[in-house]
Amino acid sequence: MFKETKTHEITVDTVILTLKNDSLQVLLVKRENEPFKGKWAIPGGYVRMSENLDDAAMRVLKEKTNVDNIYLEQLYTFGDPLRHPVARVITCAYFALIRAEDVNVISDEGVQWHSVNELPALAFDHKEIIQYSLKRTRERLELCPVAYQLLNEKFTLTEMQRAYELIMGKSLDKRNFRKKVIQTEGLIELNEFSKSGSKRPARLYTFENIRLNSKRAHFIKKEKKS
Amino acid sequence: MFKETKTHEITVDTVILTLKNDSLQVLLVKRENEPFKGKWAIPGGYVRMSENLDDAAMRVLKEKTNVDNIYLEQLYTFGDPLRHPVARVITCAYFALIRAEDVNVISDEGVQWHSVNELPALAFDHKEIIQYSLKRTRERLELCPVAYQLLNEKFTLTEMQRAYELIMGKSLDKRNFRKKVIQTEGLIELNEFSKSGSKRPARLYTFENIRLNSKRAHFIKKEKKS
DNA sequence: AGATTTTATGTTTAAAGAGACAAAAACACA
DNA sequence: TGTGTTTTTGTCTCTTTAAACATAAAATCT
Repeated sequence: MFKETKTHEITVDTVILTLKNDSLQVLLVKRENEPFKGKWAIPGGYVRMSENLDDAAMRVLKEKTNVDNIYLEQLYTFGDPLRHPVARVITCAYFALIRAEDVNVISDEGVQWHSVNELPALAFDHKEIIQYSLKRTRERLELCPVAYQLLNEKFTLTEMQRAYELIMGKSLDKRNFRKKVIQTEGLIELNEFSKSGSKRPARLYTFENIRLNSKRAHFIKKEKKS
Repeated sequence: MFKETKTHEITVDTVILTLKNDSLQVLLVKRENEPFKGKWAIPGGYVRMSENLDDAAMRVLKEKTNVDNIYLEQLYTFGDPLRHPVARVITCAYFALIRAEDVNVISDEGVQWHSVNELPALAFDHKEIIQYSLKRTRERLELCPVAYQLLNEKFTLTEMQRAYELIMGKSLDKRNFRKKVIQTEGLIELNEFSKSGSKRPARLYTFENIRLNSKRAHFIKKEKKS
């Protein structure tokens, strides 16, 4: 079926997750070429000879969607010989959580956010890749407050709780959630309040370094009581 | 420096860890070809066009060391353009914990166990790969009793504790360790005792399914109290 | 028999974590 | 001013976890 002498091709694919319209959404591009022309896919492309995998992931994401300067983390490498119908293409998948407002998605019919609960038909094994990224995100969320990557610079605790609920897929007790999250290292209580326009205004919070795009922002740990 | 048109090569490399001589050891092969001829390396080789990455990892391990039929887990993909001095080779690293007695390492000067605390000069970025596998192993150990993969079919709790201590790099309280480990789901107390030949014999334990080579044997969870 | 070594075993204390639960304050709007 | 909606806050209970710690039993060796 395959010539054993032919060399493989290697791509990177990126799962970009955000919160939008009260749902967890993933950034997809419509394929313009065969195979799977017209189907949706996560942004990806070939790795160049002189760039490392992290850089390649960042570059293809920028090229396809104009999304730049975010922290991408390696997810898993998918190498089933049949995952690509034409060639032998191994892909190294990356993922990131971002604030939808932070990125300028190319205004284009071919680049759109889709709810992870209502995915269209996807090219290749991209559905599997997205599912795996969700699993990883949930595992992360149990360890540290990665949700802040999805929130605005200033956010209310209700917004943060909603982010957790959307990712974990279950509702949480308001008082217990706040009790826990308030202990998080780096969380800062502001003297500002949401101007919601209606109802009681909510206090705003922020994170230290929320603007840093820190390479390891993922790994904020809970404070150890001294 | 690189021709952008040339295709990448992709390999798999495997970190095989075991307990031997009261230390955590990794299986290395001496390279017979350039680059790094004569240096030690973790077993690896090229991925064939018709095999998936998991199969490729298993095959190269078998070819180089005669080690067969163990559960390899994908670790990370290393793709720095300079990691290979001659070509652009991206490698997908795998790792496994095994019982040294379970495998027939080819009796050969070129295939040897080395303590992870006293590694010789290693080819490529293999030192980094091994370090990363140790980090991952420790993270695993905090979640579930992966150490049983390193022990004989029947083992004493003292042996198991020693395994934990070697992996975590710290000593543990005997009573507290036993208290915790006895609650592990799948641990079976046998009516057999070690014939150590000296001192008081120790009770032997085993795990359900310890012989299964289960693909997900890693993920035994602690029993939930009902 | 006595010395030595290894196995085996339980309690207490403190700290942290999970889960359940209700009432008052701030604002918008009519 | 009154109604409605959202934010805000604390306590109690129960469970789990961590850490510290000492003595008796089973075997070997001399």
